Amino acid sequence: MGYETGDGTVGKAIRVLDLVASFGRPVRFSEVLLHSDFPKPTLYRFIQSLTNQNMLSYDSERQTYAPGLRLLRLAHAAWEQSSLAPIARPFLDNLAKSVGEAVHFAQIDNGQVLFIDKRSASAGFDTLAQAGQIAPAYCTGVGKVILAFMDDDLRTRALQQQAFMKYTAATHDGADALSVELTSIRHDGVAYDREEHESGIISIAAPILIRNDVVIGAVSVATTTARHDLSGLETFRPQLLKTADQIGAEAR
Amino acid sequence: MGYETGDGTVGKAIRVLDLVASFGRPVRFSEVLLHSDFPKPTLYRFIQSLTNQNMLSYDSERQTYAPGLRLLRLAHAAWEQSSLAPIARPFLDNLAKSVGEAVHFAQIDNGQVLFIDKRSASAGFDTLAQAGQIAPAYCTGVGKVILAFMDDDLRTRALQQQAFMKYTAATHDGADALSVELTSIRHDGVAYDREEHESGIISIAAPILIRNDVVIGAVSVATTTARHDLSGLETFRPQLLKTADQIGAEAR
DNA sequence: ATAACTAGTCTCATTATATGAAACTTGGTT
DNA sequence: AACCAAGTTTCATATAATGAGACTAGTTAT
Repeated sequence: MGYETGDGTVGKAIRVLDLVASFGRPVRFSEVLLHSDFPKPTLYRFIQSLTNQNMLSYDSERQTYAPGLRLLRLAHAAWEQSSLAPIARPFLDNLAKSVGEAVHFAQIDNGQVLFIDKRSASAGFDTLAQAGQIAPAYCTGVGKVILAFMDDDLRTRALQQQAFMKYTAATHDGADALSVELTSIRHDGVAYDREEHESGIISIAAPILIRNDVVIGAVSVATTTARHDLSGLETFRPQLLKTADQIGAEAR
Repeated sequence: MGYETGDGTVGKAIRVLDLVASFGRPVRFSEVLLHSDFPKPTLYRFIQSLTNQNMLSYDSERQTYAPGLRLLRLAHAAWEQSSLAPIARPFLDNLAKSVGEAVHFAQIDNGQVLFIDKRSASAGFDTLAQAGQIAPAYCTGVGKVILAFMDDDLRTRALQQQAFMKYTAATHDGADALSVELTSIRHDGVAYDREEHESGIISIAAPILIRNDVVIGAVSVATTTARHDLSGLETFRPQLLKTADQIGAEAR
């Protein structure tokens, strides 16, 4: 869902880039062709241009394409110039140090949760959310809390983008059940992830609000069921809310 | 230097993207226009398309453009699918733990050092704030060691891309002096950064080689002059070389 | 060995789309 | 109110993207 609108040649090229990236592994030309609407020579030329520009990298031995290193450089710039990430960083450091659990910071991009920064728990279980990683909005703490505090029509649009795939037994399986929870999140001020995305992983998330109560992101403290239960997360609430407030106050 | 070759509309759009990123801060349309060869409406449409695609983000309040969040997602994919980064990760973890100093892992992109992964002396994990950073090749440990072990004509081309700006008193100020050092690095097997890029920062770097002695990247241990001197770095040599070997052995 | 098939690359007439000079709108400043 | 600069739109033109099809190289089957 999302970007498939026009934007001419530029949009098409970016669509190709996204397509290659979406495989999650290096792919051959023919595989990409199979999954794209473009005729063979057209796709071929796009891939050529993108490869020349290092937006894609080509493994000549295996004849496969993968997203290129140039993207790392550009993403670094995006992170540094983002209005939020650099501001949030020191506050996340503090929060992570004081709670001793994983801390995630995310924004919404195209209806999905995009993790902008994270701190892992001291030694730690394998941490899945690196910067740049995406996750569904409807079954993560950060996602739900952002949805809850969103502007009504923005939320309606975002909800339509959700696929409501059932990751675990606890995952919401429709917009209705989710809507009910969003209302209570709005009242409560925080959202919980009750193993809805991955079993064994729970989190408590707070919105980052700027003036007029516009939500621009979310912070969460995540842990495993082995270390804490849901009521245990409750103890992180004050520090979490304080961190979210601090970030919101400094933003803009 | 680098990508200014054709590639039609796609190449032009990416050039615009790079241009915006290169400012290092959000910029207004007119500023970009000033620094680009494109006529006003052409640039305008490129920026529009890129913004629609979230490759650029637009701050409507300040009327400024910055690299967009979509790049984070793409870069995440690039990192994961890169042939080296995921392989190197556990070895870098080990090295960092055993030396207790900062560990850097870099590849060459377009004549510059591109940091793919880092471990800092104290804190835990890595964000794109660090990965994706670039530095000159001629005055960093990783850069010099990659140059030294490069194929002759590749090196010649890479050397032409160097600007030889003098960052500190120790920075090489020309290709000749550098070439001499590259020869000795090739014999020695490791390169030293003697505060050539940043005063107070020194490092020892080893090449990552795959069969046929093709260099595909470099690892370094970096520290400050307050903690160690150059001969102190020497103690890290065995572990550093072992790490580089291990990564090279697993690559491809 | 030869044929049959596939993936990848190249060609070229056609068409669509990018282009950019100029005109216009908007918002701020004198 | 007049001016100026920044940003946006228009439209005829030229350029560049397009894609059917042909070609090549590499692989498997006969």
